[in-house]
Amino acid sequence: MPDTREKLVAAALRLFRTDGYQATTMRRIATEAGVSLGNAYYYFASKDDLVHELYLLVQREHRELAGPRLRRGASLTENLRTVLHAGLDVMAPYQEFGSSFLTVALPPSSRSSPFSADSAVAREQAIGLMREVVTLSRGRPTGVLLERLPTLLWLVYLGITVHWVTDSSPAQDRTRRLVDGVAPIVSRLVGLARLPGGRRLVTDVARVMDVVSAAPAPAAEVAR
Amino acid sequence: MPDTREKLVAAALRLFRTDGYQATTMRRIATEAGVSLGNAYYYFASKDDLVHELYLLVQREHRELAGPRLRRGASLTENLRTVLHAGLDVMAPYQEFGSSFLTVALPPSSRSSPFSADSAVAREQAIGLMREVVTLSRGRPTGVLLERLPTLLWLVYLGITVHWVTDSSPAQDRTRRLVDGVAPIVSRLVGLARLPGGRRLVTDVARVMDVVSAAPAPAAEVAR
DNA sequence: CTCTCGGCTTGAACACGTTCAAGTCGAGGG
DNA sequence: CCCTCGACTTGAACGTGTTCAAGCCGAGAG
Repeated sequence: MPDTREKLVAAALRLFRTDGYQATTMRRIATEAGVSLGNAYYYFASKDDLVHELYLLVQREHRELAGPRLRRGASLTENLRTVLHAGLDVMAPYQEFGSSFLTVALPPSSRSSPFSADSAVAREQAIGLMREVVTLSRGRPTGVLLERLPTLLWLVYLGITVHWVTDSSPAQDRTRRLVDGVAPIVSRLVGLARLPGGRRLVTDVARVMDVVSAAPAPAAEVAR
Repeated sequence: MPDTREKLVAAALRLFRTDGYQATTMRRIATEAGVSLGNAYYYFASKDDLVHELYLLVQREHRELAGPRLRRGASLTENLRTVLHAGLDVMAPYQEFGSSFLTVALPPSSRSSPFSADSAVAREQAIGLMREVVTLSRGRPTGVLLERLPTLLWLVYLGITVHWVTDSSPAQDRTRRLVDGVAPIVSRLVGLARLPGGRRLVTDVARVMDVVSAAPAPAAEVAR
């Protein structure tokens, strides 16, 4: 017999998938889990807290789907394309729901924010997947770029996700084509970094990234 | 004596600025405007519709603040830096509120979405501001890049905005430093485009941009 | 066995965004 | 003068996310 908490998560994820974010009310989640409304709030501080569970699930599925698809020795273009398309595959069931998804994931006060402390583990794993992309591909870069590229690719993935959320084209075709276009561009940029002018560029990018990823909100200064 | 609609907008913007998004209820907006709750919904379909007015105001103020600050013959780095900082200056009063801001602006169903048809005019004006940045700066690019660069800079601005929203550092210092770092990088990338290898890059980028900015959602297929 | 204690559970209650049937009121036609 | 029409206005009502005082109940102490 499952834990109350687990029953709630199961009910929430199922309803999110089938009915979307808005139509899934806390009352329905509680009912389907066989507990009272108030009880749901004993385990989850908010509805967004339940969305955080979905965030973790999607991330895990992304790794599981993309990992085996990567090819050692393939071009960076190809492996990056693979990873990004896998991400879209995993998120596809949540596209209708997805509009409200970033809504939930973006604010710094949100536990689901990709930059929040609560997401630190998930973020590390996502960047780890990108590190796989880099190290498996041929012509891997060296030095500082090798170290920074995984995080850069993760930022690209975030950008693609933002586009996906706002993409109203059928089956999100525009985002698919965006991925096909972006992958070779990123590759070419990495190639450009080898040139003498590129060296300087790389160090500048590295410096900026230090600024951005500096200590992401030490503790709980929860905005009201 | 002002129009009812104008009174509502004035009350909403004032409350948004002073109390933030959550604390500004439709009831308070209506009361402060001296009308009934239901009446507010005669002029605005939703609370987010009122936020759209704020979006337009911020955009207008951005142009008014940044325009005079631009210097003809300055480097692209300098003018881009100027424009981005001006954007942050204008948005500063709404940072606490800003978390819920993208929440409102991002979904494709939202009128405030930067990609929505309703924002087409505002978007054109924002890109126009970036065009000023490009044409005023020395060493302006040529050909396809001259044509695409304004939109690219606008996308950079959007990225900065996303970072700003999630930035919990005091006075959003991290985002300020991000701007200082990104401006020279963009400049250097534009310079790189002159090289033989860069030509190819530019055409690829142009192709991707065609995909992304293809007909942004013809009409009303409002997601429920 | 009885009594406490604390983790867990409950449903009523609150304020919110939004909807809607009903009302007001002034302009214009008969 | 009366009547109609339609733009505008109203407040009650609905379902929502969230809070909270109160209750349940099993384990352990006496």
